[in-house]
Amino acid sequence: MAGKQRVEQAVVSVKRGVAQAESICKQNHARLTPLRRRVLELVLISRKPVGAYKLLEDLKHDDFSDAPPTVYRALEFLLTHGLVHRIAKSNTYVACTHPHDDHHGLMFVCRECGEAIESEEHRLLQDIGRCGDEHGFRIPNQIVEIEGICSACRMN
Amino acid sequence: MAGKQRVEQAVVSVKRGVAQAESICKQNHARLTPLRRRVLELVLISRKPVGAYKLLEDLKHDDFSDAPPTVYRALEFLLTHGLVHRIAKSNTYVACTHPHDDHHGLMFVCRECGEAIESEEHRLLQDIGRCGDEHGFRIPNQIVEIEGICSACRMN
DNA sequence: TTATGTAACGTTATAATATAACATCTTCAG
DNA sequence: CTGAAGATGTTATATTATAACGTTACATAA
Ligand SMILES: [Zn+2]
Ligand SMILES: [Zn+2]
Ligand SMILES: [Zn+2]
Ligand SMILES: [Zn+2]
Repeated sequence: MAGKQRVEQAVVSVKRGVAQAESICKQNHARLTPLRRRVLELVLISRKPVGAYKLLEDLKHDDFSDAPPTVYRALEFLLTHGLVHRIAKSNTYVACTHPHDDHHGLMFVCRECGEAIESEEHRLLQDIGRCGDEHGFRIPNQIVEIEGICSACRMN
Repeated sequence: MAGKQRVEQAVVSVKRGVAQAESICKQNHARLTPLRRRVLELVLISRKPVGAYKLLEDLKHDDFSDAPPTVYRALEFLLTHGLVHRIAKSNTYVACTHPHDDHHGLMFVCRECGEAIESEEHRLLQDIGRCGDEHGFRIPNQIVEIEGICSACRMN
């Protein structure tokens, strides 16, 4: 059954995401504590960018504090280490799909359903960097948010 | 004196911005009411992107209601007609520097001082559009927010 | 001109997102 | 062990934005 396979794939990708995070945190001498790991799992499990208070809801069912700082501190850690990205236009958080140093590119975000797809685009980001230079701006590597409409939503 | 000249230039640019807005609203059969005009002026006067509640503070000194919907409704109007842009990363609003139909490009935003510079970049935005196509995303014209550090702040 | 519908605005309340501040507990180097 | 730094718990509050409903101003047509 297709549903079961999708769930299994999801489980695998969550496992892989956590494993990558373990590795990165080790490199950075940072501690992926149970809380931080759990928040990362919840973000990985979510198929779309997810809000902080939604994550907090889920944390309640585990044994963590359900006060806002709990989730915001974990998210700050994950953001710092490049394990998740924040989508500013929707105040949501999404797991990074290629968590390694210095990665940069585009994040396409569907304005209808919220789906987000991350794409490394070195050439394009270089062009943006040059364009910034012309205005005296130094542009660090980053994930640039692009609003659009995904194919699924265009069908409707 | 340099200061006086700068102020005079600012006054001129506010006048020009309002004049452009008048023209655009006329074309669109939209009403640039005193409130909306005043909010636009306040955004134009501000040398940097400005928050909604800061605008609301300023509106108090005129004769308008000081409740949040006042400023948010005016901002929504101005956004709809392309007269201001919202900076998602800082929840601020800035006057558009080339308010005309279908314009698209980049908005460089300094992470230190908040300064924002808008730059039309048709070629670059076309490239982004093509990149979106490859992922099934349709990318409408828009101002893409880029985080950076301005030259002034790099001196510090 | 007055009637009438719509747009704009006033007002009150509340939602949604995020952080400050301080106490307690855990980890780890020395 | 012990002290310092890091992580979490807890309470309170800041910041940004919208819902809902009533009133006023404006356009347009009978
Ligand atoms: Zn990423
Ligand atoms: Zn979609
Ligand atoms: Zn613009
Ligand atoms: Zn700056």
